[in-house]
Amino acid sequence: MIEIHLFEQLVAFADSGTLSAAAEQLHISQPALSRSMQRLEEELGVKLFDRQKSRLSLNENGELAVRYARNLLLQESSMIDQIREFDRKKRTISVGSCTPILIPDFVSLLSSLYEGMTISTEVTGDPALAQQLRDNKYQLAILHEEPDEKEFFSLPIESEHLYVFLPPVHPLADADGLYLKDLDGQTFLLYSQIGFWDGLCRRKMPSARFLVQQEYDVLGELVENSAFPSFTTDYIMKREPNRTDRVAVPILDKEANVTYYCTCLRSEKAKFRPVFQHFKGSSRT
Amino acid sequence: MIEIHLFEQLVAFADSGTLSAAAEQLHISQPALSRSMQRLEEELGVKLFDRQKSRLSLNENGELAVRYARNLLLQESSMIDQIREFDRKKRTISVGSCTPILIPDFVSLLSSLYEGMTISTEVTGDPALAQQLRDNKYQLAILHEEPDEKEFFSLPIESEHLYVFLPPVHPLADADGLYLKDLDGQTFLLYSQIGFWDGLCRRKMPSARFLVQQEYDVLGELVENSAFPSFTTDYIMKREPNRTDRVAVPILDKEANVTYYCTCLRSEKAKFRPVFQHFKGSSRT
DNA sequence: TCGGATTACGTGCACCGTAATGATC
DNA sequence: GATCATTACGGTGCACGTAATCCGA
Repeated sequence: MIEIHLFEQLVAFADSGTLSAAAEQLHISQPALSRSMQRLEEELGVKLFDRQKSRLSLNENGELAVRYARNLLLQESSMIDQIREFDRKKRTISVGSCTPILIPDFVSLLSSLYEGMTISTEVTGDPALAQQLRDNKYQLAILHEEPDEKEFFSLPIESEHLYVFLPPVHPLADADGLYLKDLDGQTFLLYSQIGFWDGLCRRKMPSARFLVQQEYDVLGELVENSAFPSFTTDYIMKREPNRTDRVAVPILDKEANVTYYCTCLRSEKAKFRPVFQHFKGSSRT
Repeated sequence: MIEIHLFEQLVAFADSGTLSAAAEQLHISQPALSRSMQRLEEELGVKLFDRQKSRLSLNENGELAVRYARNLLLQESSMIDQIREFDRKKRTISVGSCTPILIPDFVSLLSSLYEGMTISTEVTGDPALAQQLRDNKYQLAILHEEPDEKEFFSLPIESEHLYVFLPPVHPLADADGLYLKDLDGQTFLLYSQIGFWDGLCRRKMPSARFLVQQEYDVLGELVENSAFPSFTTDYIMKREPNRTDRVAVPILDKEANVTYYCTCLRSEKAKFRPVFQHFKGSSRT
């Protein structure tokens, strides 16, 4: 058994070229390093260096040992990282969502149900979101379609309907309803983190232009102070009373009227029973 | 950076089940091990154990860490072995030979030419012997055929002719020469370590039976005191005067009259120049 | 009461740093 | 003289062992 710090010092020497430089890099004295390398040779029972009195250099054995040592050090640090990561994962619930809209409520729900756990969330437009449950990237997902594979368990938790948000002067502002294709070619203000909606808009309106805004508040100001059409939903309107004079016209495409499902691996259903219980209780309303 | 002896102790604990047993196995005191495991947890920043006052056991993190640790320990010890092996190989010349007969002389030649080096030899019937030069299993080979690949360098060093060694009463004892196929079906005494000869006999005499003897001296006694035919060669007869009344009948198959080649990788020709020089000098005789 | 884990405490020595020496350019 | 490695030497921190304590079967 040879302690790993000897190999670390060997690698430092290989990187630096001289004992003194390596010692400095390692924050130890030169004699200490010199003795360490002697000890390493002794414990291996193999000469690792050519000693030319005032110049120390690796011989063939040493070169080989350095290659192995680099590998071993990598191995160890990756091992440590993985153990820590494994532990961390047990203390966090990662949620992947196709929409940003439910995140705040969902996080506060999880926080209250799983005290002490860290909740980490990501919004993604990736249609393979369900697969990432299987890969353990997420433990919970919010999807806009119910996955049909038997390994998943899911429950509808909310629905949302898309509206185009038009200035009153807009030619289409007094329509009762519109299809996205009717809006193709126009220029829209859009929030950047909108998950699957982004793909939907670009697919249905291939000729439209989108002014994408990272900051939600800035987007609000732009909506207030410009004539570009934008989007909103019933869910948003319920929470944020409309401060503008814009008109919300419902979008009629069926893909724009979605039900969200809370999904997990069936094997983890028990762990998340409280979550599903919550939505079962509230879904009657 | 976590020292490897902590992982070693962790594995010992996993193997033993209790700290006291593990401490005994490791030849340290129980308190020392207890503190080591606390230190390991601290350095990892991860709890590895369930502590039930009087019983310590691995938790999920601990189980994972043990799996990784076993791997790391294996890695390290294999690394150390390989470095030592690499060093040893530089101090030894390994010779693979298709025949045992030249080994003693060849070894003493190498010993005198390469003072301080260890000479290791193996006799094999493997027809891929030349390939094992390429794989660095051997640095020198004695072959009964000259390899045609350009990467090898070889020099003829000796020739040998096979004789069947018959009791005078044997029906074929007064033949001037015999082919192996004429002997098929009979039962022979055979030495076990005869390299390529073994394959030759079995190929040419598929119906013959062979009484294989591990000990060379025992074989000699059996030859003296039994009527089973055996084999000898001119090379052997030159060195060991025949102490029996057996008759040596030459074998006429061309494969049974061989020239031996000393072979090495062309890239190592320089290293073995003294060897080839020796045989060039002596081949005129 | 015994076996096992942890805590307390004193100690030794392994390893460190400083200083000196040797060697090479 | 400057740089670099090794040897000498004295000091100290850290990990060890012994002993004590706590806890559970």
